[in-house]
Amino acid sequence: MALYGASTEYVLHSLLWLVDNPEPVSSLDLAELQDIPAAFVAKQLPKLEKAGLLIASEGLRGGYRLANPADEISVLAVVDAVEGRKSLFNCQEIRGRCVLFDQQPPRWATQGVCGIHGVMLRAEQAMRQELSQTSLADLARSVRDKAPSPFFGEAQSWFDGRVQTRRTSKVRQRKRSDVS
Amino acid sequence: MALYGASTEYVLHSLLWLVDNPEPVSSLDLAELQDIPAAFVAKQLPKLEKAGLLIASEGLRGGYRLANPADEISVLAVVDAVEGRKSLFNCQEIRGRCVLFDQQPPRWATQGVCGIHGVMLRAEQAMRQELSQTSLADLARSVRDKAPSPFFGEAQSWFDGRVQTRRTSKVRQRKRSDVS
DNA sequence: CAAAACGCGGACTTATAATATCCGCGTATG
DNA sequence: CATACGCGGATATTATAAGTCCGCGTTTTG
Repeated sequence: MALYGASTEYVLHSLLWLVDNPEPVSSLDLAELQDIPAAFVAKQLPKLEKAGLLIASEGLRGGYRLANPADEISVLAVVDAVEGRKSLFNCQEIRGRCVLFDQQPPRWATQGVCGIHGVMLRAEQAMRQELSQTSLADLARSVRDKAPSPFFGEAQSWFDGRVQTRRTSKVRQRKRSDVS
Repeated sequence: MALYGASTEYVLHSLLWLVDNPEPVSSLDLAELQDIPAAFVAKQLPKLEKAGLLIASEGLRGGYRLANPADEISVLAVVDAVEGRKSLFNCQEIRGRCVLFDQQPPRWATQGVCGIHGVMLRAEQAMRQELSQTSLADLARSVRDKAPSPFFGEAQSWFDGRVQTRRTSKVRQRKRSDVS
């Protein structure tokens, strides 16, 4: 239905919380703060680490932080890391199937890029060009310009209090305590 | 996997055969000529008629022809007619879900267009701009410049002979003759 | 006028991808 | 050594795309 789906949306929103935040933030914190599916987000972030956009710290108090300054991370880089460089169009080389060629399409018919594929490639290029011109810093700025000052303090407090409140969260695993 | 799928590809290739062809061509002819699924193509073309890009003639010897000169039909118009104005991205308004808002996001958080949605909209606009700049005539020209002259005659002959050869085609319906 | 060849559109099936969850492992912290 | 992480494989659940089938009305043609 759309080229870029919920994975990308979740990830982009999550990354905005990491801008200018030197402390690692866990995927669970990011998910619960934004009320998005935790297990799903946790599955997306390793892709960003492999792409070199995030740095992960393991173990207790671990989490993610940006690998580079936010103004050096383009939306295009994020999208490609999450969705895997999706193309606008998959050419199936219909031009060579014409029955007049009888299974043996001549060279003139299949050489170069298919005209239909060509216009799609140009459109894709225009799209990627636009995505490459916006950075996480740009996005974060547009959000912060709207928010009132007290909000950032509240957000910081929420992160600080996480280690305690997680204990009472709805998402709880039962190691070997589930027996009546 | 891609924003535009096989429907669009089949349709665009089919339309190229209608450029400068005043005689109506049936969907079955278009499908068999290009070796693409006939029932599927037959399902796409009515969309183009409703969009005003094609004119259909019913009954025996019926078929489709372009409603306008090929240089007035953009690839964008075709794609929108077939796929229904797909967007690059579906914003789910994640920004309003932040738990700090406690179910009641303040106005500053949800007013205007979401920054992430915004960059996607700009990219989509750039893509559509590019698709709108290419017409069916442009595509047809790039194909014809490659093909040798005799090819067009062969194609014309194939269409002319269709009414007879269809009789022996593999795709044959059995009205009430299927009894052992 | 009846058969044939069309377009039309709904119902249906299948294939594939997107979304989401679960579980066990290794690792760092305190 | 218990806890809270990241990691990754396996699995379930939808949703969408791709493809098929069938019955109806329309138009030509013999």
